[in-house]
Amino acid sequence: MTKARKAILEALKASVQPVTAMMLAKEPSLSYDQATVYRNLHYLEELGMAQSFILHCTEHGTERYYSYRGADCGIHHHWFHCEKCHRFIDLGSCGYDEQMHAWEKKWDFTITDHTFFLTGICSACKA
Amino acid sequence: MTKARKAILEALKASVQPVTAMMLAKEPSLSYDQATVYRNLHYLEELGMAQSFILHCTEHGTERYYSYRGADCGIHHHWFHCEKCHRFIDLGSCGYDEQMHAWEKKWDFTITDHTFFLTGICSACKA
DNA sequence: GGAAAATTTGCGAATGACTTGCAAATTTTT
DNA sequence: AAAAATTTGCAAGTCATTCGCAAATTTTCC
Ligand SMILES: [Mn+2]
Ligand SMILES: [Mn+2]
Ligand SMILES: [Zn+2]
Ligand SMILES: [Zn+2]
Repeated sequence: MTKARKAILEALKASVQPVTAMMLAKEPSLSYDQATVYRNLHYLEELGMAQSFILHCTEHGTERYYSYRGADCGIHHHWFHCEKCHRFIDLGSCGYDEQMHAWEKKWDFTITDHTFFLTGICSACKA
Repeated sequence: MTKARKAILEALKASVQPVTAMMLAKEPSLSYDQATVYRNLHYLEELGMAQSFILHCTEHGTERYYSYRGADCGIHHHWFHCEKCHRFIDLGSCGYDEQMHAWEKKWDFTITDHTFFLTGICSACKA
């Protein structure tokens, strides 16, 4: 595992919030080329150490957000995103296995992935 | 309501599957400028006559898909997308109001939107 | 350990969906 | 039907992400 790879993985692990490739690329403590960041995030996701989703927000446009998933290819999470302060709230581990199995049975398709997230205004920003 | 607007709305209504702005712009029977298509899709969504979601597929990249939502601002739907034949399967109207209300209560945030879709291989493509 | 092979990196240029400025055309208002 | 308001087409711009390629790093093999 290369130095860049390890550093990017550590940054992901350290972050409480999902982060974009750009955020990592601009992080002064990392300072790897954006192409390197993008390539390594792909790699880490393929490996199962990271998960991502694409989110569009008026202020920041359309970007892919990454979060850590552990060496044990840990739990798949879902998030709420505040459109005012742009923070994410972890909704906890995914609880849709049952529903998705039911759909697979009903339609006879095979689900390889699912995307779910919420957007709105967080408690702090309402006040 | 302008001619372009009406034509784009009709095209949306006529389509069984969610469509991208590009698909509509390239449709020979429409032949409106892409900027016009994009602008009108925004308009229709704001009006509540259309709904959209961003989906990434390896073959076609990242694009926003639109579907019709009725004059009565009809029901919000969710979809399964086949990564082989690129067809969508309508999973029916959204059944997450209850769960989302529970989350709103738990976290004290206000949900303004939610995104949910599945990707995988459809029945026909498995065979 | 050290040379050769395989992989990764940085840089700069390209891609592609989507947006925007502006003048002309259409639609709405009066 | 003229004036005011909105929308359209075109061309150029934006921005996240990707790609080609030569140099640098990491891994493999002896
Ligand atoms: Mn945001
Ligand atoms: Mn597809
Ligand atoms: Zn907030
Ligand atoms: Zn299929």
